[in-house]
Amino acid sequence: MDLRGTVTSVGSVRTVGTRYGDREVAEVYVDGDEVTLWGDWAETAELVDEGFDVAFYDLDGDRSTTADSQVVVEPSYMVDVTAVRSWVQCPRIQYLGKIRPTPMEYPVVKGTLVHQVFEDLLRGADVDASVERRVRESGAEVELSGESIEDALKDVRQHADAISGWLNQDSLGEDGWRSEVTLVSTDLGLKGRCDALRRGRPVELKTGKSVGSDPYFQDKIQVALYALLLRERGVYPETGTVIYTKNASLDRSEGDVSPAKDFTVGDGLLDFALRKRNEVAAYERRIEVPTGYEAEADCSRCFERDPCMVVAGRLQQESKAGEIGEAVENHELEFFNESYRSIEERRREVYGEFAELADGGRSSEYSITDVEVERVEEDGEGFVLHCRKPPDASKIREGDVVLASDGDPLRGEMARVKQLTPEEIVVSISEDIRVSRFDVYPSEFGFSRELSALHDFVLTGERRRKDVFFGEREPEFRDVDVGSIDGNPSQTDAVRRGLAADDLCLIQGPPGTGKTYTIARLVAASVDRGERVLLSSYTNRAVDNAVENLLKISDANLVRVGTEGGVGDSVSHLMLDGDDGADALRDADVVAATTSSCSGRLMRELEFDRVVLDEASQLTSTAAFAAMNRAPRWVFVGDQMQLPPVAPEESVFERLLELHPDSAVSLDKQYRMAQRIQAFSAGEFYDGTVYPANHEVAAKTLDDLSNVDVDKLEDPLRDTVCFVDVESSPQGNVHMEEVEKTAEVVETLLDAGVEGDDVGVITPFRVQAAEISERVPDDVAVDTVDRFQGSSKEAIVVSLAASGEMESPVFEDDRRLNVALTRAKRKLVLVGDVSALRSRGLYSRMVDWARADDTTPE
DNA sequence: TCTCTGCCTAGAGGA
Repeated sequence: MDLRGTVTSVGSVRTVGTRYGDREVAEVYVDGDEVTLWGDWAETAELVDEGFDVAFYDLDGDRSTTADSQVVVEPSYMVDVTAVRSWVQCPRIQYLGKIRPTPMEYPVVKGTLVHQVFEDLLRGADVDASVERRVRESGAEVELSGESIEDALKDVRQHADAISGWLNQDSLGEDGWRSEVTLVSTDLGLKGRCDALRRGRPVELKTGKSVGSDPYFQDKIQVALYALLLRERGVYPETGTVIYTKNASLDRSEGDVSPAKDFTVGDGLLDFALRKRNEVAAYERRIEVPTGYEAEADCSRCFERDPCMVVAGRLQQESKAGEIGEAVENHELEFFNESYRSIEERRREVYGEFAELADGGRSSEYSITDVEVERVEEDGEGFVLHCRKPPDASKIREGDVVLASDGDPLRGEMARVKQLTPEEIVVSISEDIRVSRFDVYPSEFGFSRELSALHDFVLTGERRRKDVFFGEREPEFRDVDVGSIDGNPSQTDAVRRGLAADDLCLIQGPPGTGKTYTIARLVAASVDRGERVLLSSYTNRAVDNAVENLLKISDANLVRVGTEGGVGDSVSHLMLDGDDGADALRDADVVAATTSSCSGRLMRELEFDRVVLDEASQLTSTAAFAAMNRAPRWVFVGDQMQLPPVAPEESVFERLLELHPDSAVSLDKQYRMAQRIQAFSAGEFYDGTVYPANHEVAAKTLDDLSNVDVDKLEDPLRDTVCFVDVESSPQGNVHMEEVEKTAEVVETLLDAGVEGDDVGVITPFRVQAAEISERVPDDVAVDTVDRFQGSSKEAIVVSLAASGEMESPVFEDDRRLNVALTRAKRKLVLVGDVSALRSRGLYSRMVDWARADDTTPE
């Protein structure tokens, strides 16, 4: 029988004599029921506490473990296979691997390249061509890791020859192989990506050497865990293989130097590996830091000994290896621990999404279903599937990594979305499998990046930067001369202060005040003075936008770092290509990248004089550290009256604004909205300190656009700002009456001659946006408020989707309304249910404001 | 019943 529940009490482990000899035994109570754990499973009692979630598989009728039983601690925690691998070496290595960034060292870069070549070879690629292509593609990384391209080519070639020589002897040839298989089990709380499967048996590739007849123990554990995951799919591999590609270059006298080492994956090994997984899960549940005493690790021979001792010393941790160096300040330690905790808690939340995936009952926002593959193309990298699909309201966007499956997402393959329209989805995928649905793959990528940036900032960051961040030191400014910006003293001031800042400057830019132009002027002026600038932001869209605007006024030498899917077409020619080495990065005046990219291996090798960070009011401190670590001078651009970070934390912009209000400048002239449109926002959110830049801006109307005939608009749509009342009876977050009304308003505007491209529809809920989008022409942009932040349109229709007492948390943050009301240049139409909107003061005042010109009776 | 973007998820070195 199987059992899963919450531990209510735990007995102690003891030894009893049985007819099989002495055995360990312990009792655990789960939701009040006694479960008896025998043998090695008895250790579980020492891992768990009251409140832990535990699953038992194949117990006997008395709820005792048998030879076939498995016990899983905290199955909802999705432990990664590689985490267990390093835990087996030493629990501290697992912890260090989590908080420290991947070093830019040649062996690591080489390991990546050899894996890529291995994958190419399994697809039948030519060795020479694959080595050449992969090494050249990563030219900058190779050079930054301290190796020349020529030597790397030779080296990778040797490893590739070892693989292909061995593959050529393989009876299966290229058949019977699958590469890069994603394996996930929510029953075991385990996930991982296996390098390859050879007729259902796991194969792991290592670029090192192993002269014994057996693979290293941690490698066997890694492969055993893949075998365990395969069993969950009904595949029962009897053996596993580790390939050590460096063995090919060894002397035969050293022992067994064949590259591939097979070994048996028996029940004992699998159970052991699962218990190790449980140890990791128990530690993660408590958010504890291991000391190294948990395992019989021998510190004297450990190559991670120095970093282990340094981290322990800096963070005042106990470590088996000992501690060296000076501890960080107490407030820094506190900040580190708090941030670590917060990141780990958010990671757990993401794991909850795996459980929903397994249920298959996942809400539609996480998946696209009823997909039909229409066409399959083969390209050098794998396959491209062109699929028809019904319209959807999912979170899935172009560039995302998704699980493609024929029904059960947990048995899916990773695919990348190349194109997405309401009717079609095009993905690239390594295997041509049957596909009927796509699911969001819950990614914890960002968390490891935040942890490593946090580590760098607090543990290895410079004193002065830290003191400014923690409010221990006042930012300093020097005198600089800059040319003035015509008719805009506040922009001129922002550029001057930004350039004068030796530590920090905060530029607050309310909607439409020319943040992007100010950034361009500042970066250009900074480059003119011989500085090297990092231009960064949270989203790719904002980075691209900043780059485009900079290039309009400057001929600075700029490199855009990012991924193919992320960087927009308009600036993709600024990315490095295969012919560029590290010098292209070292010589650039400006490097532009997302904050996430800034903690990548490549960016971590670069230093700058100044970082200009856009969207800083949407970034948490830990997310911003990646960019802040790259330069001693920080210029943050944002607006604390617009949307905050999604994570429930204060933004880095707000934090520093509170600590250093004297380092802030505000932009006050807005170029976007007609006077009538900006008035409410200016009064409610900016104390009336924002003005139209000039008379033309203030007097903007829809009439000014060619082809528009305002006589075709009837009251109340004639007014620049107007309100349309609709009674609402929502189903979920879909307010259907409002959907219809909004579509009607859009149609009226289009009939009056407004171009579709000049109209935008925004609404708080994604599902509401999806419904509206189906009822308006394709060139009308429909999106959530959050996603519309940063852009604007001539005419905006807001579907407020309010009902009842407006209980939804989406209405709790008033800043969302500020964003919604400040996207329109010439016409703002609000659609909503008056009786609901009256339940909140701010919204009620908004209704009165919108109706001020309205002569029709309520 | 809320909002949501990043990223190629690779790893030598010892017994």
